Amino acid sequence: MPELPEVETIARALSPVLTGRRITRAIVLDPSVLPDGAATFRALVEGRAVTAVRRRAKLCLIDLEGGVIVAVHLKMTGRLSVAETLDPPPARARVILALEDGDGLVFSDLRRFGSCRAFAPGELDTWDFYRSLGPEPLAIAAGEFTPLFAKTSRAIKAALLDQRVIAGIGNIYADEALFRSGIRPTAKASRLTPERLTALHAAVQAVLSEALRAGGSTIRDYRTPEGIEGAFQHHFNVYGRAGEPCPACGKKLKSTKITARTSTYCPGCQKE
DNA sequence: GGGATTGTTTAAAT
DNA sequence: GATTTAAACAATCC
Repeated sequence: MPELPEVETIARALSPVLTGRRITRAIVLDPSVLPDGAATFRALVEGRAVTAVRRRAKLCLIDLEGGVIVAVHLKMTGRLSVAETLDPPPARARVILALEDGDGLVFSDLRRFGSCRAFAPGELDTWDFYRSLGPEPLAIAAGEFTPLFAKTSRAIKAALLDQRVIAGIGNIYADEALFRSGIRPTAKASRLTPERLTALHAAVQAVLSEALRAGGSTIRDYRTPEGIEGAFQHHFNVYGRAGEPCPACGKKLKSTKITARTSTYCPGCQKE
């Protein structure tokens, strides 16, 4: 369930490993993760060297020479890793970018919800989904954050999860940030005072930074490219803890559904 | 074996 | 028409 901290951890780990190395060919083991088709993908990536690896929202972006960009979305169970032996291919590998020295960048995905797309120079910005992404939560000041929620009647939790409003936040960090700022996930976004939204901004940045320092959160599938688990799951206050006592006040944590997402909160600490 | 799990797209409703 | 919600989807685990 990689969200911003997990994808950022992956991109930071891959960048020094991949930058400067050339992709000799793309081995497509399962074309279903290539929505534009295997032939298109192959034609764009083969023969090009990696110039950078970075993150935008929950996408891992691999820049190739000549301006080609590979965008990987890991969705629930996708992983990126570098393998030294490609024969046999690693388990659940879907696409392998073979590098000139024999290593391979492996995109594996147990449930196959994830996808890889390659974009010709300049075309990433023509992708509707990419263009619709909201600002990066760690890059904006409180003054830019609060207006995002000023004129929407939706629950604040739904707005936080909407990638067009703000990018990179998923269920874990939305619940944790709302707990830290004392806001009930069902609270109507537009009714929150600027003070409470400022507190939410601080909580979002704090929880994302702390998770980043911990290498992300591993619920089940997430691993860094080195294959190690994140550690931030040990610091959850509310996520996945319904029925347990609130770490702050001891009241029993409750959960409810907001836009088909489980939201866990403390009925004592978090107010509408 | 039904429900839970994810983020995104698309359809429907308000 | 715009905003918001619901359903669908991918596949697997418990």
